[in-house]
Amino acid sequence: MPFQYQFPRAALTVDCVVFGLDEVDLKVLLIQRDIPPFEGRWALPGGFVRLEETLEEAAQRELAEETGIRDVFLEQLYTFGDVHRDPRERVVTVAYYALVNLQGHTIQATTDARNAAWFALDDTPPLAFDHDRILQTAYERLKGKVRYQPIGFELLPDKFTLRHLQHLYEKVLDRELDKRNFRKKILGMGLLQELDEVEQDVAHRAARLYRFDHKKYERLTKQGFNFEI
Amino acid sequence: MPFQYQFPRAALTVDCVVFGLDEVDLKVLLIQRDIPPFEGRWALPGGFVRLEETLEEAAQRELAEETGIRDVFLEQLYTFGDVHRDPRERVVTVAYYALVNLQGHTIQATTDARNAAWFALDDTPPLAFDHDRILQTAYERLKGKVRYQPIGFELLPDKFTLRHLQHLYEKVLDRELDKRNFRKKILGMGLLQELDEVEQDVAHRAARLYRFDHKKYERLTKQGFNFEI
DNA sequence: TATGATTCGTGTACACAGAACACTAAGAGG
DNA sequence: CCTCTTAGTGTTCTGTGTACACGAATCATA
Repeated sequence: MPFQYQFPRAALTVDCVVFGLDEVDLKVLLIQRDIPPFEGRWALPGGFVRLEETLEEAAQRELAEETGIRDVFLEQLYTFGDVHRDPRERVVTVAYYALVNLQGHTIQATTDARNAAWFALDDTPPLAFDHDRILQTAYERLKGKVRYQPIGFELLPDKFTLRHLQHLYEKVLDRELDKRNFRKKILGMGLLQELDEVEQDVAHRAARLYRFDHKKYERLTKQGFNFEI
Repeated sequence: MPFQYQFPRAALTVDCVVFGLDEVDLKVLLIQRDIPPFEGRWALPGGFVRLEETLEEAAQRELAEETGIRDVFLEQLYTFGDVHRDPRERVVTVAYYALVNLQGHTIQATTDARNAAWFALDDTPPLAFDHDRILQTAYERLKGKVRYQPIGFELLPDKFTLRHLQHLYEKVLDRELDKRNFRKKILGMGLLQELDEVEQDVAHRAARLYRFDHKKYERLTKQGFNFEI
């Protein structure tokens, strides 16, 4: 036990709520714990913060170690510090949420995790610790933030159709949107590059592909532009 | 050195950005440090988290100990965990922001603080640690949040005039608002109780006093009502 | 008590954005 | 060539944000 301190210290962890989108559902990435406490239960990927890494680095590292997912869009969510949230001892966790394109990442369970899998948001098992609450908080944040920041594009591949984009917003906001109004609004912002390509392998008329213009968004934002859906 | 752990642990602190409003400015409460590091420099009130208290309890306790302010509106802001943000060792801090009515609280420096004082937001001295950044983050959060949550009322006394309220929003949002439009909007929400009282000791026609109806706000919020200015 | 200074409290007109709504065109597949 | 599915497109209406000015009330002072 080589590390000694004058006062007792809480342990510090990070946990990640990773959202992904497929053709059907908004999903969240969970791992099945391989060690106590809550052995066998599903939980958010996460783990202890090391002294030589920032909180975000810790989150990215744990995500890579436990699920194989790397270099994702990650944003701090909230810090959960209830006294008894971990049955072993005082553990404070800094929660992050991540958005990934489901096609672009293959997951693989590794360290400390028996298994890793995507779950539809409305079909998650009971989670370990206070992770249900963390997940709930993350979903609310996503819902709120997607409307005034173009973070949703992280959930899509680089090239996408307007139908995909609308589908994304419908899943995240959990309500239907009008096609014409949606297209008018999103195209009116001028942040989508219209490509000379259409989607492939569909059994009907193919839709045009678009790409989100990150650079233009950066430029406009500095000039006070406000993204809003 | 009685507290030993298998792995090294970061120290965990809380810091508070306390906003207050007077007739002229939006202000922030700072303390002057009485101990190294940054001895003599101004800083945000805050301190170490104890194992038996939640993060918010720690924030309220430190605030009371260092400035004498108690039982305020407090909300978590962000957790700052850069590796070298404290020159001594790794310290992760959970920052909170608080809103208080300047008339309602008298401040007094106590533990660890040589002095405590209010500073106009655009006239703060250079702060210790990364507290300038924390303050900046808190102000941006306040600006964003005040528009869609009625938290601003925490900055006012229980009874206030519409001019006070408008003045608050102008200071926080840092722009002028139209009097008639502001009144129309805020009264239209039906969240203000019109009192049978007017302000006292003014050298002109006295304005009517109002009170924010917290209960009605709670009720309406549950029914999906959205506050927005 | 008359006058001046200050703030209170109020309504309308215009521009713009959000919401509702349906049909033709294109392409795939048989 | 016929059918099926989705792509792509405009207009109208309604409500909300915004700009804007003046008479009434009250207090201080001469």
